[in-house]
Amino acid sequence: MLAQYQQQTECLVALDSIIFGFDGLELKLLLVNRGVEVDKQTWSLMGGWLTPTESLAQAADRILYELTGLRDIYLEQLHTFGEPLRDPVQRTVSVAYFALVNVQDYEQKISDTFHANWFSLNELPELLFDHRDMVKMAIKSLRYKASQHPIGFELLPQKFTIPQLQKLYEAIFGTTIDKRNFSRKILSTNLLLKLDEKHRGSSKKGAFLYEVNKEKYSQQFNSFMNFMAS
Amino acid sequence: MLAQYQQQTECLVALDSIIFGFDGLELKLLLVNRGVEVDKQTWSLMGGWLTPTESLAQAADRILYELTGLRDIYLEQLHTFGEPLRDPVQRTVSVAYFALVNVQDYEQKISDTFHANWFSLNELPELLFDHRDMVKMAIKSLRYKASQHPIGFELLPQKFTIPQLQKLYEAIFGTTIDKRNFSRKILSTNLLLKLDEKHRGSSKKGAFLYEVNKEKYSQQFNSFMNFMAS
DNA sequence: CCAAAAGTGTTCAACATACACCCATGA
DNA sequence: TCATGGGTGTATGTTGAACACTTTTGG
Repeated sequence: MLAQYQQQTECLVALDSIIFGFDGLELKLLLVNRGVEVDKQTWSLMGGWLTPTESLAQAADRILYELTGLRDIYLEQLHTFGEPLRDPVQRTVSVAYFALVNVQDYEQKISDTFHANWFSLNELPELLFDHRDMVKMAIKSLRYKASQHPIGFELLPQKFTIPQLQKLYEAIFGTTIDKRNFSRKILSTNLLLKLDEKHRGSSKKGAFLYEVNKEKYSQQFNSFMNFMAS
Repeated sequence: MLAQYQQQTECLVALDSIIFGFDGLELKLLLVNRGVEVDKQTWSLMGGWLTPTESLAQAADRILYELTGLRDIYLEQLHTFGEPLRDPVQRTVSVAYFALVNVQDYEQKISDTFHANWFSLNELPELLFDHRDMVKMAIKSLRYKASQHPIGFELLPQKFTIPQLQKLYEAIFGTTIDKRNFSRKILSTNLLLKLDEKHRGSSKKGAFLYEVNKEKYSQQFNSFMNFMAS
């Protein structure tokens, strides 16, 4: 070990993932109650420690999988939090990631197998450490991104209706949107494929179902979400 | 120390700052040759280690000051890099920050006192570790931000002309811009105060000097750069 | 008087917004 | 038949892009 390195203080590196979901009405946040020594009462983001051989993204993926069984979720790096006292037990730097998932796809699995639960954004319990700051930042980032690009199909079932998609956007922004303008704008992207089926249940008339044009979408999604990578 | 913490591997946390400058023609990058043991030949971003009592942003500020004498520069967090082998000597996670400064304000001081130098973005030397990836990402982020907001007055002298500002934007994007559209757009922000002086030297006619409307600008700048904070 | 850079206005297309009516159906 | 949510079109203002000529002045 070289001298310059030896003198340095090491510290723990954690990863915390903010997982957003949508149940058709509200934006939800996935939290775990791990009953760890630190604080048995408060809930926590999907967090864990970096191990010696994995990258940050790999660690975030692994931790999310261990805590919830969720796999192959696209996690995006949000921000790194490093206030000296953010973790009162030991100096820890935490790299926060965030992702969008479809609540329906995972609800059962998560609640049955793990101590994880979906919480409405308006009714969050007390959160560990600075996790509330992380959530705040993630919401801002989500809104910002959603305002610029058609992000957010991940939050819906594979087949969904335009009114459902509109409700999602309204939940993200906490506003109402004119349905004529919304459908025109979203359809003008040509990212949606209209199906022949209708979804009944939310109305008597029923609403046409759509699917995402996967190739086009992932192209655009990547070029936006990763505008800094590559 | 609690059991859950004890088992965890610690690792070094570094900070690396990407400092952009502009000399009137080209975008420049500030690099140091610290002649450290790791590699005496290659140049490096403004990097150093996190110490136990400081936050990430404080550490980035301190390191920049120690290496260049620059103070009170607004550093924005860019991304955290943590590939297991990015630093071959020891596992290190690096939090990258970036900033814009005006080359003229600092050129002397930096070169005289420190082993730091400005490099044209097109003629970068070999860089330490994954610093080139960091620079690439910072450029993308800079372009993205500049495309959305009037960022970048930091890169110019306090008094500057519209043509100078245009050259800066052209350097950031590597394109040419129509001067009529450019001046209309930039003036429509009402962020510039026209002075009665003219700057001669770049032309016989001379171009009017402008100043930034500081209050308005810092308002807008903060609400954009920190769209995730607060 | 001429070369070189500064400064300025108009037109057109694309896009965002505001707004109101008919449709299909289950109860 | 009626209440509920689904679906569509038009008019208006705003914004970004393309484009060319006149002004100033040092040499």
